[in-house]
Amino acid sequence: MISATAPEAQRLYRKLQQFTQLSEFDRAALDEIGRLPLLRADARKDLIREGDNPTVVRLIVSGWVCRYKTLPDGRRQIVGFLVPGDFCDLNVYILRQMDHSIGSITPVKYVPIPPDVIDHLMAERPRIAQAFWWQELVNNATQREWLMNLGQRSAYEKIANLIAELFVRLRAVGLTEGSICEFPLTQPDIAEATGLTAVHVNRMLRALRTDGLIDLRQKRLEVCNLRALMNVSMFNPNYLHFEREGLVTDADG
Amino acid sequence: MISATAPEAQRLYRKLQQFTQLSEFDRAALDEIGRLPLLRADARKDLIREGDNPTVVRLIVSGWVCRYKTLPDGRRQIVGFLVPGDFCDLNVYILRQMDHSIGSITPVKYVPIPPDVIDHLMAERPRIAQAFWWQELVNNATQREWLMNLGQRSAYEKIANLIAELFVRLRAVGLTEGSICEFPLTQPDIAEATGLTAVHVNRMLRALRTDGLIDLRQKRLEVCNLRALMNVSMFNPNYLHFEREGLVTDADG
DNA sequence: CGTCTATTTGAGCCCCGTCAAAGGCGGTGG
DNA sequence: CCACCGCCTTTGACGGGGCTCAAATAGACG
Repeated sequence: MISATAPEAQRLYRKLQQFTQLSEFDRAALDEIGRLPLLRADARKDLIREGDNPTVVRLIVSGWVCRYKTLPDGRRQIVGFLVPGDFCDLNVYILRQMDHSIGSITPVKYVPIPPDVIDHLMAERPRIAQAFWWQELVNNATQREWLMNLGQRSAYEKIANLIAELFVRLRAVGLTEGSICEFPLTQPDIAEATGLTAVHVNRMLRALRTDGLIDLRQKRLEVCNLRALMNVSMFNPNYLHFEREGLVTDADG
Repeated sequence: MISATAPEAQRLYRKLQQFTQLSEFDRAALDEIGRLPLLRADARKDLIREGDNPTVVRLIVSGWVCRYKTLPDGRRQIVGFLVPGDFCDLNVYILRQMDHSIGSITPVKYVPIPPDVIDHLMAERPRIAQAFWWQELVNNATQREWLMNLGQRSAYEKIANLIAELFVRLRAVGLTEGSICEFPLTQPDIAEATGLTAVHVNRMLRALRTDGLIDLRQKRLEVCNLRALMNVSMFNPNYLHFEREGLVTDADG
């Protein structure tokens, strides 16, 4: 039970709790995952590559990971970030091969979960099944919001919106302290996620800083004015579907 | 059985067959959906709006539909197109409210399917359940490819890629004749899907025409050179996961 | 036949990309 | 402990792809 009581292992429980009320039985069932062996990966390594055949579901326990796609000429697009408590491709073993890659940003710890464990959980614990579905659908909704970000917002708004989203998501899993959190993305990372160049990302970050919205340096983010950050980027957290407790709309957690 | 033998009602069966081998029992089970009453909607109407509470799964039988999101200042982003055989939000009733809207492009016919019918099908017919999952995951993968499109490709490539995707998807459900298909999107529609302006879409379509790749007018698309269209836009159909029959890579169906 | 929207084209400009270079910072090996 | 190296950060100058504004034409629809 050591791992189950560690803050890292509670992350998943806390995250699923945001959507649905889980029983003690559900919690005990989830602890099974906490007892599975942890794996580690260095920073800037691929966990799985486009074309590979996925065999396990990965639960991120610590560290940051991204999904990305590449074009034949080398252009890269980051299509999503995964933070502790997120699953890599909850049900991707239905498809035979990956259409994108998953790479680490920082060193990561993760639990590789055999498909039958997921199947068993989903069959036996309907509320957990529902919560897993919720994760998948939120992931989906997040991608739609990113499409809006890339298609309609200005560079300044794109970056503000990305930072607002990540801050709110981190806060939801207990990885913020007041207005501060670790933020390991480099400017080239932000560029690949927003479809901008690293040079322009740098200029926009400076603008966000001088506008008093954020302070980002040395992998440490301070959101000086979350309300304003959400306003300028027209960040509407409805797509994260934190519907049970309203953690998000109380903007100064 | 009239509706089940109509070409429209066979679309779903044909589409699911692309992924998995369905039995006669599966087919009979799917026919239940074909016997449900059809609904119609005019062109340019919303089927459901952001904030609404979804109560049914809709199967598009004929016509084109899009998902879109709007910003408070009125900017719109189309985040996906649905063609006959596609489901609107197969499992969206897990979430309490829509984070995006769904609107018709053309007049549409669709089957509103009560959640319990879906649940029953997925519980009783595992291959159908798997095929439904596949739909959802392909939808997901398509959104990732769109992110790549918006973030990394030039305007010319964006439009070429969108057209290539739609042509291949239409061909997969039998809605092309040789290199020709109906294509009801207006230039403003394409603009909202690619994050460009309608004016610039017009210029790029002209370029695609003079380059001999496509001929698009009067809602009728001819793909004069599919191979070249796929090449210039770096279209890789792997994300559509037509893995059973290889319908796509045989480029001249 | 009138109205509304879509299509098409031109002129000019601006946001963001490109190219370039300097400085900072962490990691690594001698 | 320091020197070196690679990557990240930062800034400037300049150029271009796509946007804005504008207007004319063509279809679609009632």
